[in-house]
Amino acid sequence: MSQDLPRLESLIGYQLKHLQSLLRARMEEVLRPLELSTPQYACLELLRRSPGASNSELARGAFVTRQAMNTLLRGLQERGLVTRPSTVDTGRARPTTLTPEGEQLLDEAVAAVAGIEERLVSGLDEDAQRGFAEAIESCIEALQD
Amino acid sequence: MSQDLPRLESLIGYQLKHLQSLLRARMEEVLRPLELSTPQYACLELLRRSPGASNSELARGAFVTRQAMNTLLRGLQERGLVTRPSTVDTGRARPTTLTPEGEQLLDEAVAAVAGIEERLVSGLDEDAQRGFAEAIESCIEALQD
DNA sequence: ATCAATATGTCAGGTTTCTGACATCTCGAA
DNA sequence: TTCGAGATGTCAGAAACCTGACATATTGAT
Repeated sequence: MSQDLPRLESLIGYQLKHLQSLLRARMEEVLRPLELSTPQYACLELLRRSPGASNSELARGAFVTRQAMNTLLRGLQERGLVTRPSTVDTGRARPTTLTPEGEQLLDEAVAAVAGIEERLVSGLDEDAQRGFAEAIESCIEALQD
Repeated sequence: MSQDLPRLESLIGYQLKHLQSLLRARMEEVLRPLELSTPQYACLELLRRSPGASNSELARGAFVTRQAMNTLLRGLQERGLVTRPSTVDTGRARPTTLTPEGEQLLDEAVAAVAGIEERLVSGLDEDAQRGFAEAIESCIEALQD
């Protein structure tokens, strides 16, 4: 029997979860005054980069289900932050777009969140940051499919 | 106006979320046959390393609220995987312990999950793995408090 | 010794997200 | 052309998790 258990803090998966938990908490702190949740913020960011994205595309980009993104989008729509045509000429996908209000709120959110990502990597020099990003990329690749 | 948006894939926070999402999915795949969720698995792992841990301690270790851990523990208790004394001599904390059945199931879970963590870092050599772990540690430190 | 601050367990209610299911639409192969 | 596979939007129900609240117990400062 191998009774030598590695310390929990040395397990990559555990530390990854720890870091994600902290990052989420910090983001929610600064987004709360704007009445935005982390997934909502992610959705707005996705929309600025991909105007006219469909519900399913946004769901994939935010790593949630279509159903979750659907309810999330309704909330943003009721607040006038995004718009979706009620009917569409072809297909089922309804392209979503940021409204001016949505863009403005996103700008505020970006400003609020900027400091966090900066703080996140504040202990790493430029080389280490690049190595970190490459390592994450490699892990994503390895777990795909 | 700075209209130069960095690619989403180059944002550390976004990639971190992506990786966490993939890791979670892979773990749930292999834990489903054992009828264990990822938080339940984490709870069992914590208990093996810290026998007699309280509900609150387990909650902190699994990065969920006390309330969530409480209901989670009840499920494990009903399945006979952990035990908690109904009364305790001092304090309110009820120390939780793995039952033999719990230990056995945990062994199976560890075996099932082992391959995933291995696969996760399969694209990194030993130096890169160490650097990766150190980078995560640094980021955790930077976001604390 | 006392009392405020802190930690713990737990109940209640609400929000978010998920799984399952179904109808609709596009597209490519037979 | 036709039809089956895949993608999309959406509804309904369930599961997981969170916030708020309260009682209880420990601890440390006064």
